[in-house]
Amino acid sequence: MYHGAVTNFDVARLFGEMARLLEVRGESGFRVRAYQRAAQSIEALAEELTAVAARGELQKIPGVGKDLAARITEFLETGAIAQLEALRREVPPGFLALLEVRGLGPKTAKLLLDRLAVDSVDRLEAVCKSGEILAVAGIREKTRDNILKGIAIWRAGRARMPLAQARAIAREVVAALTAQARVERIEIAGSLRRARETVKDIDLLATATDPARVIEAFVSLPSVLDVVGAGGTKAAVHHREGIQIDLRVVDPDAVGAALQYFTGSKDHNVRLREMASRRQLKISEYGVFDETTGTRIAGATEPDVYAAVGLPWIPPELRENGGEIEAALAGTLPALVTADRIRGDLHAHTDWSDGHHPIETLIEAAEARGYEYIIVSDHSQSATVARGLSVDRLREQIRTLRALQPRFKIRILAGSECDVLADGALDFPSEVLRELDIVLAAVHSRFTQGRAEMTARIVRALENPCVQILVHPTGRLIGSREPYDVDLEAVFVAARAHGKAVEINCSPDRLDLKDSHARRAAELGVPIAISTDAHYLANLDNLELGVATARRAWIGPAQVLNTRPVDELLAWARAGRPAYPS
DNA sequence: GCCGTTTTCGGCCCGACTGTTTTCAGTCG
Repeated sequence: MYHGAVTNFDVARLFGEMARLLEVRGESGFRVRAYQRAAQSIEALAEELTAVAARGELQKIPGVGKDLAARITEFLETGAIAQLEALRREVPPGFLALLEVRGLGPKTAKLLLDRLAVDSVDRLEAVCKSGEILAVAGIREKTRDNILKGIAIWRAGRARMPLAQARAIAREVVAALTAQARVERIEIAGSLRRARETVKDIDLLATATDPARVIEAFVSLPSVLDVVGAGGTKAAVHHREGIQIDLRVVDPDAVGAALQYFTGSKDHNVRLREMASRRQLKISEYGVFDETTGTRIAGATEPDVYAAVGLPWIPPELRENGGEIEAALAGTLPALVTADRIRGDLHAHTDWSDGHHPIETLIEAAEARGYEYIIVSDHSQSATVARGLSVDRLREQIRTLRALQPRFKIRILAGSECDVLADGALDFPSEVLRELDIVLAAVHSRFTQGRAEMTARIVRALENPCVQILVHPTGRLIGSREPYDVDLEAVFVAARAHGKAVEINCSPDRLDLKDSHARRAAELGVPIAISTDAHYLANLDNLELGVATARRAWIGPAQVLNTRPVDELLAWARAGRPAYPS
């Protein structure tokens, strides 16, 4: 049987596979798109499919109609989809991996399967190298070389790049292009602008009087490994850090339309085009046009493009076809949190445990950022690898913090990132925890507990009156560790019931909670702490990643714990905690 | 396969680049 926590992901993946199989089979592209669209909308779903199914509301999911709802039900009940099993039998196992090779699409892959029995990437490479592939109609040397390149990239790494790394690369390239070419304006678009947690490639958009010169400068950058393609207005390259970068140069009159177009998401844009079409308008990357007269009515700015179809401007982080179009139509788009609303960091380490700076250095850095408060939250005694503090060391640290306070304007709060033990008990006794201003609860051990056990463990920690914030609630490490198996819905419900907050941890490899989970928590009324978990001073800059995640989760400033002034924060913390019995 | 301010049938987003072609299909975003 399947874990509830991964069911949405499983169904999305299986629908995606069905889409590819149908495409190889030569089915209607619209049918293929229907599966893809449903897959994406299920993956973005904040709630678990089992819960939606229990309410009989599967068909309320965008892109899910009668047939796909039946497939989901079938999967939930039996753990399999018969139609998918049948489709799989039509092609050799491993064949679908061919479609992951850039430059090779479903048509050619099927052709190669039929003609040369190409059923794997290895076999594909073999027929390319032997030259057999040249016997297939429509494939000459260039196509073969292109496929070989695609295979090399496929092998080099299929993983998507984390947001933080891609963002850094994009900013570097933008700076280099600005310095070297006469670029009027250059913008980051694509999934990077939408702040997805990982990205497949980097999309850049520039305006310039001499596009050819910008393209030339771009493909000549020292960080460029090789050029995928280059024309008069667009080029694509492989960056040495292992990601593709696409650049488009557009006319200044059309930069708004182009930015809108290349920011995506694809599904968001499809919705927009459909709306335009109903108004006898046509949207392309060149502008908004009257379908009958061909007159151009918008394009210079993004807000103009949205206005042309009767919508207010929609923040990029929301453009996932996750309800933002409906909200925009209804005038209920949320005012999203911004980094400048954050008044303090709620999670940071010092060299008392596994941080790398003395307390004073951390405090000075936080004060220099203009924060109103900073929590020092080192590890607790069980976290031996992180040199967790003993009860005595913790008390010594609290005394140290109190003694330091008069020297600083920033409010110094004493905290602890306290381990949640295997049974849900906390790693320090309550009488010690009560001496702290804020207590963070964290799971750092026994990740392999079963779903019921892990859920009960975390819920018990949330029931503890000494705890205020559950940090990195799923324990995942992007690209290296799966989240532990936990019923997050039950965790959020418990957090709300007991007046606790949950964290969006800003560490680039965590981003935990992730966007869809944070959206659900906030929807349930659970306050969200956006905190860096800084171990180095530079980590304080990771705040923007957490803010971006919160924005993707539709979160406004009022839902964020650390937009509150310090007195309000402390009053909230004390409210859930009964006074220490005498 | 989905979906509805013209619709329960007949639509479904749009364009650039590449390689292979004498006019276009495949792939990608």
